[in-house]
Amino acid sequence: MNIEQKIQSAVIAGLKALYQFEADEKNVQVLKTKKEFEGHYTIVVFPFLRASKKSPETTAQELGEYLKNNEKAVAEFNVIKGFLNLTIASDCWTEMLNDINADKDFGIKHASEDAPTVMIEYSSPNTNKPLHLGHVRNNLLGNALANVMAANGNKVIKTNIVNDRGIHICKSMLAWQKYGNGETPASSGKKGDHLIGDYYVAFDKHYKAEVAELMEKGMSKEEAEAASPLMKEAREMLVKWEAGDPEVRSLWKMMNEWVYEGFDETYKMMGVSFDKIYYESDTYLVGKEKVLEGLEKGLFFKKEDGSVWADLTNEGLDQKLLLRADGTSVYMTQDIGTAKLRFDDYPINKMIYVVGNEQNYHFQVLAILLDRLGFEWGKDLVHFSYGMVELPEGKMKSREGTVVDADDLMEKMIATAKEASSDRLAECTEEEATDIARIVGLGALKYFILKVDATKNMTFNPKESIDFNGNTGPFIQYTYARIRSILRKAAEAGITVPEKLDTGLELSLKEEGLIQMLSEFPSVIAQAGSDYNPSVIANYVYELVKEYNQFYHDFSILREENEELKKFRLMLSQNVGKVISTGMGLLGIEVPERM
RNA sequence: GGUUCCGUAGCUCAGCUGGAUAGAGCAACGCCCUUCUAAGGCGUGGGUCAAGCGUUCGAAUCGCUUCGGAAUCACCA
Repeated sequence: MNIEQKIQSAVIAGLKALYQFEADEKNVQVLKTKKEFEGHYTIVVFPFLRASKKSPETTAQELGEYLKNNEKAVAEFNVIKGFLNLTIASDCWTEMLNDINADKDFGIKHASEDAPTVMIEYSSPNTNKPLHLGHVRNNLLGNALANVMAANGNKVIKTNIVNDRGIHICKSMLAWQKYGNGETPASSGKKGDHLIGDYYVAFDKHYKAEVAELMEKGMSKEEAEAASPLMKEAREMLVKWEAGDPEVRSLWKMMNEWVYEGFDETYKMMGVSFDKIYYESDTYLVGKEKVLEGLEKGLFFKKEDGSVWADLTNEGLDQKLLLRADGTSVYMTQDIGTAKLRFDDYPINKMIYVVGNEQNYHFQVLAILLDRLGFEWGKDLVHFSYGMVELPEGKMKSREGTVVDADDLMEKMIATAKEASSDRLAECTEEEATDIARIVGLGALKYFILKVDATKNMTFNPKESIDFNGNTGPFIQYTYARIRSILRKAAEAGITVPEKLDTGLELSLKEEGLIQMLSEFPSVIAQAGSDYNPSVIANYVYELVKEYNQFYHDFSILREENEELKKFRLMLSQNVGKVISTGMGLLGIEVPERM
């Protein structure tokens, strides 16, 4: 039980003793006292006035006296209007620090046997082009969310659905056949996903040229697009693929393999991973079956042309196509199939889809359909929806070639970090310096993206992200490195961090404030999990670091003459370091021992 | 047009289960290097929380309306 909870129960008891008022935890709010006022925690007494039938000041005064007499954690109190400010006894803070120190995985809950199974889908790339900035936000959010859910005691399965079939990959394949001269990742030295992406662009270029040519001969744009031989060929290739043509299939397999090798590299650099990967080429047929099954059961209906639809008008939505007239599947069909395979594979209690907010409607429909089809988690699946990422220069547009490639971006971040730290890293070996630059560069990127509330569209500013001041990853990492430095120096000087402190120390307000912040860490993780928002953790860690830095500035731990105080401050630093590293770890950000 | 999301300092963002005088960073200006890593710290200026109405002892926070911005409403995925 932390101090906040202790006070809450004491207040509830006090209200009963003083006014026979049966309060519960909901209407007894324990707030942090604002900085301008004296005290640690504040109780707002307005909600109790009806029961006390007294003025706010008197009620607060009476409650304060009760708490001071009956709860030993409360050392002092003061009343301002209807606000009762409580000052916590110093010993309580020391005890709290002892508790935190004794808990190796402070803030983390481990999954029990009967913990719910949560599956998180994220990344979900197409195999015709490399990952871009939008995927970066997706991957980072998905990975962080998985960590947060696990830290809240869930069994987490990270999954990825790869969109490996369809006209888009045929375009790349066709362009490679026609213009490629047998180029491979090995022969060109390009990453597989970039190579395929280049051919996708090549297809588009030639296709546009064809259309322009046909339009010059007098066709309308639509006619020209329909008549383009290249597009026709691509469609034929897709038909062959669906029919299982061995030649097309083997080309498809080879080129997809190249892409996967490329993706793997990107994922590895980004620090994300998956427990199970699904491919749409495996799931779209299952989806078809499932839809036909639903049709037989009367859940869906067939139109005259043979296409299959779901009627969602009683949900306030429209009709939704599930199978085309020619029997081929659409996006929704595939997601139904994927859901079935997943449900067969795992005992899923909750499904979280990390997908951009342009698909809000899709997931609204999917939830209804899965529910109708009898998936237990269908109705309350979570669409973890996130907004677009833009750059200071403006929106990314694939047509104008302003798409930011994920690999390029990471490389640039690392290069910038290396440049910025070249002086300081002079003593390190080349290998160490490279590793630190990687940790700092990627930390800057990850932190900047994760600190922003996921629902919002955001602007990623590379320059600002890697600043060593402000609300940035590097600032937090730097503080951590300094804490490690203190502990190293202390060890060299033969000072050990105690396992437990004696109570009775005189603590400063800042020190008490820091312990107060530390003690809130578990509830911050819980909140991030229930809100599905890792940014809560990012902003908390920053607040903690800022608080610690201000405190740190005022004294020298190692030169402190009072031995007890020295040990206390070492322990406080160590625990701040512990929480930083846990918090950043949940976000998928590494913290360096030195930088 | 229907639906969903967003609108807080010049800029980037916190705060939103209703609580005190709305916070941080950047940028601007002024201080602090015999420094446990100055990649830091302290301070100053900067606000109609888009607007209005309502609920309430109390609203940036909840509800309604309006205005801006984004997304979506495809036999694309």
